[in-house]
Amino acid sequence: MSDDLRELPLRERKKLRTRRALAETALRLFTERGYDATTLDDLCDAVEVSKRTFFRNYRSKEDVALAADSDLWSAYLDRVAVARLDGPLLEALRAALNATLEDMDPDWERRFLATRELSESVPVLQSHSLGYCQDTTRAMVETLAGRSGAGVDDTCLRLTVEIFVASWRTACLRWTAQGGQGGRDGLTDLIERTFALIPDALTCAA
Amino acid sequence: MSDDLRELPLRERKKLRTRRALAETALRLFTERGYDATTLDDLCDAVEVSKRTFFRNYRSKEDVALAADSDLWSAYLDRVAVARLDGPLLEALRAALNATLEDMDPDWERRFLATRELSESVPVLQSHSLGYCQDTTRAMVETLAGRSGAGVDDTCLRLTVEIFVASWRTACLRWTAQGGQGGRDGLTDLIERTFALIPDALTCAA
DNA sequence: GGCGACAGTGCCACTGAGTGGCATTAGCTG
DNA sequence: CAGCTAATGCCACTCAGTGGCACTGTCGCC
Repeated sequence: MSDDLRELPLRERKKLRTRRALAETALRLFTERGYDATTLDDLCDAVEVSKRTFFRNYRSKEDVALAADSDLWSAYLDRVAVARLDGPLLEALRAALNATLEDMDPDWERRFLATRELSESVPVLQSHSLGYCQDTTRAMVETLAGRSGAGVDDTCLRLTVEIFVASWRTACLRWTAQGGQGGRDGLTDLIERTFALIPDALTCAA
Repeated sequence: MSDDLRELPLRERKKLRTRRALAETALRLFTERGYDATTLDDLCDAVEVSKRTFFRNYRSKEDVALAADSDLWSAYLDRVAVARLDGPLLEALRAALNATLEDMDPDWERRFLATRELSESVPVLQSHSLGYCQDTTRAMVETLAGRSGAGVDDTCLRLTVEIFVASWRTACLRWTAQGGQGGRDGLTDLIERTFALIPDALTCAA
C-alpha cells in the first residue's frame, strides 16, 4: 500500500500530491473548525487549488472527508478478489480484513481514526460512510457469487456479507469510542472479540 | 396508524394535508421524471406551496423521498419502546417488526415499495436511507440498554440490533427486487425465511 | 533543442439545495 | 368584531456542484 513511488511520471506525481494535500488538509480543517463551518472555498484556498480542481479529484465534500474509509474498502475489495478464502466464509472474510488492516500505510491509521471521529459527529458523513459499506457489500456479493457459481443461495451469501459488515462496524464504533486505543492491533483485537460475540448476539435474552 | 382523524383543529388538518401532498407528489414526480431531474421548485409548483413551506415540513429533498421509510421506523421505535419483548431478543425484535408492518396504514405499502425502488436506483437516497437505519439502531440500543439495566453487554446488544437490521434489509432488498410480490404478507414471509437463514449464513463455506 | 499534442488547471457563470428575515395571512379565542 | 399567534409567502443570500473555455506545464516526436 505504501506507494510513495517517486518513479511515476512527473505529472502523475503532482496530481497525487494534490490529492493527498486535499485529503490531509480537509481532515485537519474539518476537525479544527467543524465540517459545516469549513467551506470548499476555505479548503481550496488552503491547498492553493481551484474549486474546479478539487472536483476533479473528489466527487464531493463528503468524499474527501472519508478518503481514509475509501482507501480501506478499496484495498479490502482488491484483496477479496484475489484471496483464496477457504473454510467458513465469515471467518475467511475476517481473516482478509485483518490482513488488509496490517498492510495499510503506516499513516493510514491516524487518518482513519480522525475520519471515524468526524463521521460519528456529522450525520451526513455517517450516511455517506454507510453508503460506502453498502457499495462494498454489493461488490463483494457479486465477486463471491461469480466465483462460486450458482451453487450458493444468493440471500444466504448476502446475509453473510451483511453480518460481516455489521460486525466490523460494531467493532469499529467501539474502537473509535476508545479513542483508537491500541492502534491497529487494538482494532484487530476488538474485531476478533466482536466476531466471537456473534453466537451470543443471536440468542441473548431481552 | 390510520390517523385520518377529521377531529383535528382545522389548522392541523391543513398542515397534515400539505405534508401528505408533498410526500405523495414527490414520490410520483421522482418516479416519473427521475430524482435528480426533479427540482424542489418543480415539486413546490405542483403542490402550490412555497419552498420555504417545504422546508418547514421536511428537512431535505431526501427526507421527503424517504417519508415512507421514516414512517415505518418511527412506528417501529414506538412499538419497541412499549412492547414486552420476552424470550430471545432477536426473535422478539422480529415479532415486533411483523406487528408493526401489520399495523401500517393500508396505503403505506404502495408508498413503501415505490420508495424502496427509488432508493435502489439513487445512491444519495440509498445512503440517506441507511442513515435512518443507523439512527434507529442507535435509538433501539439506547432504549433496550436502559430497560435491562447494565446487565447486558453493550457490544453484544448492539451486535444483536445490527444483525436484526441487516436481516431486515436483506429481506427487504429481495422483496423490492420481486416487485413487492405478495404485498405485506409476502414481505413478512421473506423476513421469516431470511431470519431462518442466519445460522446458515454464519457457517456457510466460501 | 524546438514543437505540437494534450492532460490538468484556473477562471467564470450558472443551477439548485438549503437558510434567515420579515411582512402577510388565516385560524383560534374572548 | 378585535387581537393573538402559528403558518405561510416572498426575497435575498450562502454554498455545493457542473459546464465551458482559455491557458500552461509536461511529454513525445522529429
